Amino acid sequence: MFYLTTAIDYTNGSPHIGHAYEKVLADVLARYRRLRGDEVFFLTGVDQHGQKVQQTAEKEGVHPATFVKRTTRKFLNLWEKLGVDYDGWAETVDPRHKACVQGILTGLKERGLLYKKGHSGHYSVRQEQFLSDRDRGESGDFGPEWGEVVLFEEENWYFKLSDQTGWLKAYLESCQDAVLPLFRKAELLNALERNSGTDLCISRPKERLRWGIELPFDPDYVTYVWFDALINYVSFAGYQAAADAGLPDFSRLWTTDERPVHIIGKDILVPAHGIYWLCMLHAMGFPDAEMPRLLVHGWWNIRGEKMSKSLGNIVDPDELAEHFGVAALRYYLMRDISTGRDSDFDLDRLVMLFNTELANELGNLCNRALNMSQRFTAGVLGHGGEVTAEDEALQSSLTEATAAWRAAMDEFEVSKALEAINRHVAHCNGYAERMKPWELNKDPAQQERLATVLYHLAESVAHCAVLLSPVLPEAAAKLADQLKLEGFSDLKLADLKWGLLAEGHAIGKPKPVFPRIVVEEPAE
RNA sequence: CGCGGGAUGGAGCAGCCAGGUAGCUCGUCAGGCUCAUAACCUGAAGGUCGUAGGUUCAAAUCCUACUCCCGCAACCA
Repeated sequence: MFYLTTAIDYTNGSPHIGHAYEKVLADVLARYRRLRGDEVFFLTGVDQHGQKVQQTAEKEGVHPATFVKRTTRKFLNLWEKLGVDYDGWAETVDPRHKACVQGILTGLKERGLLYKKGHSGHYSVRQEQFLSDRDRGESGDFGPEWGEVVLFEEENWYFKLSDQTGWLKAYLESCQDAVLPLFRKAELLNALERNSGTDLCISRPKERLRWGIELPFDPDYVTYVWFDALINYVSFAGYQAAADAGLPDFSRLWTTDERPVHIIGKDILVPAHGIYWLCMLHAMGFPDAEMPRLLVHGWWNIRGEKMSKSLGNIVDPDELAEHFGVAALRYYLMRDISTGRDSDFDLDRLVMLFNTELANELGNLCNRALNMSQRFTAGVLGHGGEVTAEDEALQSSLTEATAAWRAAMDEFEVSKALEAINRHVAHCNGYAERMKPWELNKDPAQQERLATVLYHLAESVAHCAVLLSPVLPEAAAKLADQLKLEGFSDLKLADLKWGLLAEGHAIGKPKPVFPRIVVEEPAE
């Protein structure tokens, strides 16, 4: 079983392009693994508790539960629109999640891994948070943005993180694929070096935060983000769940032969996932061989700057899908970034990549191949005659492209995988140019050769449709439909052998699958 | 000496970990083709791979120093 998760998104606002990227990436990888024939469980969801939600709900005069229901809807709608096909949906208000969190906390408490202690410091009444020296302004004082700052003392519960960090360091150093890409692991180890002596505050008193999960052993407190949000990866996988809870069988999801993969953004590697979560799991008794792998992705920037709410440069994925189509958006998000790195979000490039690689090259290849088959051989394909060096070259181009595609997908390099498809498509377009089926058609003596050439083109498109399907499932299905490729949705990678289309196979009518995006020039 | 990333023809990137004729896409220019979504194909111009050293028969790739850009510095994917 391949168990794949994403970060759960905070339901304080609307989803932006970064949320969409992460979920589409996960969706693509999940679809790829299903295509490989693997059993897959893909979990995503939302983080609904916490102070920001409580504050925003209060501002709008609604109960937090009502508020998160509303914002959660936005995420659900977007995933449906973008074709993100998850198997499990995590909502932290779910009572089953709450039970799991409390069970884990109780267990850790019983084993002496949690303790209560007081903390005093500068506290911003307006922001409802403790301030550290980093929050001081140039002058050394806390700036006016914090409002009234008072000295304040408060008791809270702590998790003995410091007991775990020695183990974590050893684990990270010994495990090659604990964190991808590699440079992120270096960053994580450095962070660990600097902060290995402190414990983790895991609670908030109810006077400050009500909207959370109550500590099972101290009803005056709720658990703070870590022992809530992070737990979703196990709670919704059925960890310590009742048999009738309607959750998966944990022992099947969380295995050593295929460790879980958490897809996360680079901002939540340190400390949340790279330190807290791994240490939590270890404290809960998970052995090294069951530690999840962290796949850390980069950010989409706008003109080189980090996108942020204050800059007002958020790109709304819903509007983008509406305006350019889901295929163009999914393709762009997968094509124009190297997994793990940052990239600039550029609408011109979105349009360019769709128009060149999908409309002009693959879409047009399908269109011309089908059109010629319809016009020259009445829509019926035949394997034709002798196979020439050109035909062999095309077949080996396909074999190489498929192998490269697969290798790239195995390494989560979706952009490289798409590039591999494009290489074969380019080969096919060149092949068509050299074989000139439109001239073969004029010569009655060349009918067999004509059939061979047309077959090679149609068969190639069939394979490309399968390879494209994890990224663009709908468009791939359309290609398959025009080819009248039976059983397309059940095809697995192992079925990808030359001869998907049978002798005498009747193909369908061509219709552009990727209509060019026309950008109207602004009037001067 | 806080940490990490980046610097490659006009633009955007890959290559770097495991050194060996500098690659891809877009753009530009010149041809060709006509089956096709004004699509497709071929060819050309354009780079001393941020700077300065070093190691090596050989460096974009390894090492050292430096410059500039970006991000993070314990809850923004």
